[in-house]
Amino acid sequence: MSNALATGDDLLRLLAAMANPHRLRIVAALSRYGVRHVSDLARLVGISRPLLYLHLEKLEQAGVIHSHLALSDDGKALRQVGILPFHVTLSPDLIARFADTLTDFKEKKG
Amino acid sequence: MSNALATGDDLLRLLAAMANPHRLRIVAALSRYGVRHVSDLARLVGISRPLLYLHLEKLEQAGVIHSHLALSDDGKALRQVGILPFHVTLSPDLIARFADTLTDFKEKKG
DNA sequence: TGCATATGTCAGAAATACCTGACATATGCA
DNA sequence: TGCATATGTCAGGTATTTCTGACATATGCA
Repeated sequence: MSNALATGDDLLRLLAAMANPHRLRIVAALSRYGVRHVSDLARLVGISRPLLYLHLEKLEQAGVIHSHLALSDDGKALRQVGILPFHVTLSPDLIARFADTLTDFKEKKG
Repeated sequence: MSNALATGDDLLRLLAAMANPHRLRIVAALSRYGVRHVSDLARLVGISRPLLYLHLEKLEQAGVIHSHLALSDDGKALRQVGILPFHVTLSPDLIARFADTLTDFKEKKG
């Protein structure tokens, strides 16, 4: 593994964040083209903004991306989003090591 | 990566198979204790058999486990299930390389 | 002022995923 | 024969996730 995965819940959150075609495309796009603002990214990936927001939220909670507001040259507020590099070697062994610290119990929000 | 992941859909299927606490525990249990038959595994992981079947189906479709019927010493039919070792290094780069071969389009069953 | 661009949030619908309880069948053993 | 163990499948319900359309607000520019 690598990226500060402390508990089984962290691993699960990462896996769940990745288990969706739109989110894989979002990560792929950011990986290839670097930082992009929300509307730009929505066009790049081909989905609506509201939907993109939903997916960005999950990616952010999993620690896969990061975002912040910034002013563009022409004075518009842009939410810039970029990747937070990660590197996890998925294997039965890794999973065995993290399974014990799996909380479960349906408690979502934080 | 490693395990014969050919397309983005394969990657997505693997990630989706892992994105569930029960399934992580199933993989962990099989990784630790080796081959187990269904009823045994259900007790080990602490879930009902019908539910276990559902999860095993997803794991099998993702190529993470394998199973077959075998006779026990006392003549009972047992479905033995075991892990098919895998080893995938998840990273933005890997995802960028697989994102193009993502089918999506809601077509499930095979 | 009117149009284009951007952010951010909702309610409610549609689609999936997840789970339980019940049922049917088969073997070994007391 | 009756009990325990095992496999395998279903209908039906609940819970989550995913997605759309509408709204409100702000800036720059013609």
